[in-house]
Amino acid sequence: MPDMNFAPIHAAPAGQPLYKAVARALLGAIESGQLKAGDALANEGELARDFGVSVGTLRKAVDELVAAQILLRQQGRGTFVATHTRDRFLFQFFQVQSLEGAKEFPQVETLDCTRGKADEAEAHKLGIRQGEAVLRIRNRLHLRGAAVVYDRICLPARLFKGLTEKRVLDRPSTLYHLYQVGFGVTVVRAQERLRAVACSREAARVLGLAAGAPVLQVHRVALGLNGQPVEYRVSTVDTAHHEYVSDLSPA
Amino acid sequence: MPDMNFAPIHAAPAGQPLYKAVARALLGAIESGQLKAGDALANEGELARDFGVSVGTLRKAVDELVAAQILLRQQGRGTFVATHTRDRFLFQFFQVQSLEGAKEFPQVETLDCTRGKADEAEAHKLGIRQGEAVLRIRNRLHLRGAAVVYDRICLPARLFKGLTEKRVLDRPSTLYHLYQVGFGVTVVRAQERLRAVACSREAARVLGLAAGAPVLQVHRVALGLNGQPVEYRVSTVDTAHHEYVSDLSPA
DNA sequence: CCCAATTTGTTCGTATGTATA
DNA sequence: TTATACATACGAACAAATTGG
Repeated sequence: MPDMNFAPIHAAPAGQPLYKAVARALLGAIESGQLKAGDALANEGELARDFGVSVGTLRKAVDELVAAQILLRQQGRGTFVATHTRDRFLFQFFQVQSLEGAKEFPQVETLDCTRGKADEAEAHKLGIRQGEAVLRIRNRLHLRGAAVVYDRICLPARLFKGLTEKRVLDRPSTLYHLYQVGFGVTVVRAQERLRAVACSREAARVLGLAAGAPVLQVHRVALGLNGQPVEYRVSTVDTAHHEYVSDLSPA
Repeated sequence: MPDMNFAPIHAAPAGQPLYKAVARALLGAIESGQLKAGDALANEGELARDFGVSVGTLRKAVDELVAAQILLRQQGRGTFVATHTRDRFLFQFFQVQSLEGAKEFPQVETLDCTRGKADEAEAHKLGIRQGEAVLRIRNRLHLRGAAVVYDRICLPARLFKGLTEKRVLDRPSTLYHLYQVGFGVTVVRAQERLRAVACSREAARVLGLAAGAPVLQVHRVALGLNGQPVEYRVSTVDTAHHEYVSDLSPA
């Protein structure tokens, strides 16, 4: 654990509660890289002294980040910056299951990885200017050997300096894990918009379908810790034998 | 506010924290109808005395039910049993928006309401026996005058004794609001499974589409307070000019 | 296997701030 | 203005889980 020093928060309480200010300070340490994924935080008593708040207030701040899955607490061990493991992303961001409902991890085949300039749609979704440098990745996902999903992914190059095709192809785990450990970009949530469309010739070729067959098209904008868009992804899903699963829980 | 009496919880702490026991006691009062939607709870100090716990513990119990949208707290006013208003359901359970992203409330047209026996799929989804009595409702939803969604709804008759076609047709608000105020059935979450399919002749007729056009098919199981299925609904969505919106947030 | 140290989890009680009626 | 109710903050004590000796 890196021995960090947090400044006391006398807090300009501009209507803002103290525990929220503490939470933002912790978040800032993570965003700026002073705390990396997997790092342990100092214990609650020490953190409370550093910030100059009570243990209860410190706990309430940590509660918020735990609820957002940014921190992870384990009784008897400590508090850690969440690591985006294979399983974590499987459950949070991969919604496709077989009709029988079995959760399977997809086998990912990266087709290519190129550089380009953002078109109008990409710029709008990513909140950048049209023509800004972007990286594009195309994936084909297999479940039980069958090609089911075709992904076209677009990343703002500014956030991923030094990302090469080799690093994408050689990644040991998911893309989101690579974003986090390689570039400090942590995806915490995503907004998806779904439509049923007739399959394009390009997608039909990649998935081995007849052009015009009904397929599910998913437009995803993935958001980072600060709520900024970090990825725009268009997925085409063959739902002949699979489904997209959504849980409508209280916000 | 009904003057309720909660028994002190000496709690068989079978590993279970006190605040969870308090939360379940409150939930029980709601499920059993002692507390109805919209009712105010006694203030925190009084509730804490009734339960024989500290205010902090009582607050932590209420925190859980507030997070689940079962209770609603308002500073300076009190704590209330959540009412499923038009707006509440709009945001939690109606996911269809126009391509431009405008949130609109749909105009609902109820086509018919009949009685029958559960087929195999309905029985499985609702967790009841095949052949058990069910109610079926068919709706057509319009957005800006255009027919966009066709719903086939199936309810276990056991949970909705006394539900007549007239009550369905004359409901002042949403179906879920009718479930709650009329039958004490509160929908708190739902699980949906989505596929892109070729439009059936039946759905094509209702929505005014060409049979075979790609449409989004949504299978929803709505769950009550205790997690039991209370409704099974198959929606067919014309996504030519609309989208299904999903937010992937940390669980 | 047990013991002790460490760390988070739960519970208590109190005081003060803020929104509402 | 006053009273009420929830929101925030403090500090203390004990319980439960983990780790290492």
